[in-house]
Amino acid sequence: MFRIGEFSKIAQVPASVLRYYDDIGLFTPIHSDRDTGYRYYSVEQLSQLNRILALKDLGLALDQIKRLVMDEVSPEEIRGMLSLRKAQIEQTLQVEAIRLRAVESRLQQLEHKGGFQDDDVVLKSLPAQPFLSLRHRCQDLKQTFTLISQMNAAAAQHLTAKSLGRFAAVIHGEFYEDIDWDLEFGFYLNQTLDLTVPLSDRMVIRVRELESVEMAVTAVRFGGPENGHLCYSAIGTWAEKHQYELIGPGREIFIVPPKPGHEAEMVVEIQFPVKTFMH
Amino acid sequence: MFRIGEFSKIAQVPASVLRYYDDIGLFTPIHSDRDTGYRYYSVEQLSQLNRILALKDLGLALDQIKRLVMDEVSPEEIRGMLSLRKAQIEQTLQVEAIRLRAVESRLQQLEHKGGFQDDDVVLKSLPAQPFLSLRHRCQDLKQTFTLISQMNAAAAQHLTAKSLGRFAAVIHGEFYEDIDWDLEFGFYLNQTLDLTVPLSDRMVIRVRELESVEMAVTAVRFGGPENGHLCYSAIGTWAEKHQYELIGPGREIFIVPPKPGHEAEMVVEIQFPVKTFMH
DNA sequence: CTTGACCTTCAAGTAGCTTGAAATTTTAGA
DNA sequence: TCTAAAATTTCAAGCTACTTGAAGGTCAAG
Repeated sequence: MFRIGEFSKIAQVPASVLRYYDDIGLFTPIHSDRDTGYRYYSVEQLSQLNRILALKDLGLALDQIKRLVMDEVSPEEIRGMLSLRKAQIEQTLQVEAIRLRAVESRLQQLEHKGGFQDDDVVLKSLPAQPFLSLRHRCQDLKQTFTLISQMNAAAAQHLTAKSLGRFAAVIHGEFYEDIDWDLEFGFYLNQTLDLTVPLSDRMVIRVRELESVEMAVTAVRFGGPENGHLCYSAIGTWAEKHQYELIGPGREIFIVPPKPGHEAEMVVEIQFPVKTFMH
Repeated sequence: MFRIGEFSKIAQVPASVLRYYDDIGLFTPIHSDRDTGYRYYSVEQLSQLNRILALKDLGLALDQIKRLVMDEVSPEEIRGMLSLRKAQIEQTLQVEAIRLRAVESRLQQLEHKGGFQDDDVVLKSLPAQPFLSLRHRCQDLKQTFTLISQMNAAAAQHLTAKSLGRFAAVIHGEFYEDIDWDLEFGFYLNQTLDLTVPLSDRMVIRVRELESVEMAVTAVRFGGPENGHLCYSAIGTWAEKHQYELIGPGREIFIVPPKPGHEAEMVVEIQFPVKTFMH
């Protein structure tokens, strides 16, 4: 029989941890003196503790370990736990590998230019969204802004402000095209609803579900699309440096929508779906 | 200007997080209403927040980020932070990779045998230790036990019980030798001290520093060395399965030392230095 | 019997949030 | 203008796996 100090030295586990394990009922001493409260451990308990430590090494949580060593747990359940844990570890490995690349690229950037750059480019995931939209080929900027005004008017007529979310655009064409864009404009909706609004004889606004995106590179642009090339190139550069591959179509979310005559004050978040680049 | 709810939607950050960042002074709204306490954020703050999120993505702690974005931090210091972070990530990657192998091997074990095994084998690191010891070739068990008794007597004479730690042996020969072991017996010491104790004309006990070991596979054996083969083979099997390479010499720590006539009740922790196997 | 090592319990702190309660403010609709 | 709903506020507690410290009791050696 050992007192806690000696047992902790043998097992290489701090006494405070042994006390904690006792508190949570994971590993209790073989004997506790009623009067003094002193804990006494036996050598046989070493292997019990070792079993616990081995499971902890796998990264299992203490309450899981408790179930494993205290209760009778079926092999299927154990396999379930371990498979889950395996998936988690693989996930962690991926995330950390990406993180490492990011840190390395920052360090390199620091070597070359001595300061921070491209901090405004951020990776996000985008949920699926009901989207009240119209797809149309636009020839020039003015026509585009007119269309946006029309849609605003039509939406205000047919829907309460309540259900209307943010205004957004999906850029279906390749983004290096300079004119004749294939654009889809519309409003994010707060609820799904079935609705079609005719705008003209050939253009109809309808609801569809905008797909969710697992990973998207995003950046914020201040001002109209004429400032946009900077922003797009920032995204492209970032993606290349961090080894992501752009897999369009990109989106623009209007955070401050353009008002006629004040288009320069608009603010847009540009979002570009990506996947990790496999070489 | 946005209220917290809308800003949180734009930035894809929960409002609770924005409040928390405000609390800790990492990211405060551009304006807080004196009367109502309402927080108001501007679009320009989006990029400030994005900068913070980018740094968080690198895995930096919030107080580090705070320093980076609030204070003027020199590029050298930034480099220091990032290098440190890089090392940490690399460490994590290693640990998680090992963990993954361990979980996989458990799963495999489960497939083959349907239950848990070898839980009593544990990986530890061993600190350096002052060691009062004698190295000697032992021909058989009886001679060995006699030597141990002699050393106990000699130690009791020359040292207080206070400074004497656990009794231990280092196995210098290859561990598959069946006889004529090259053994080093001695006591762990609680302080370093300079001391030599003559035991006979050719045998002298002296203090030396027992090296620290980064990783050692350990197991507990109950009973004398005649039970030992089981234990050693458990360690060997474990190491092979988990892809570690044994890099002797092994050690035996006497947790319950052998008493003359009761050698079967002894308890020993076997420790074997290892390194990760490079194929 | 004293001294110092060892042990006890209890409380608080760690990081980065989340959840919930109770109170207030704003907004939409009638 | 009034009311109900939605949004926001602050404050407190909870999460994991411990660590640290205070105040006080226990044990062994000299």
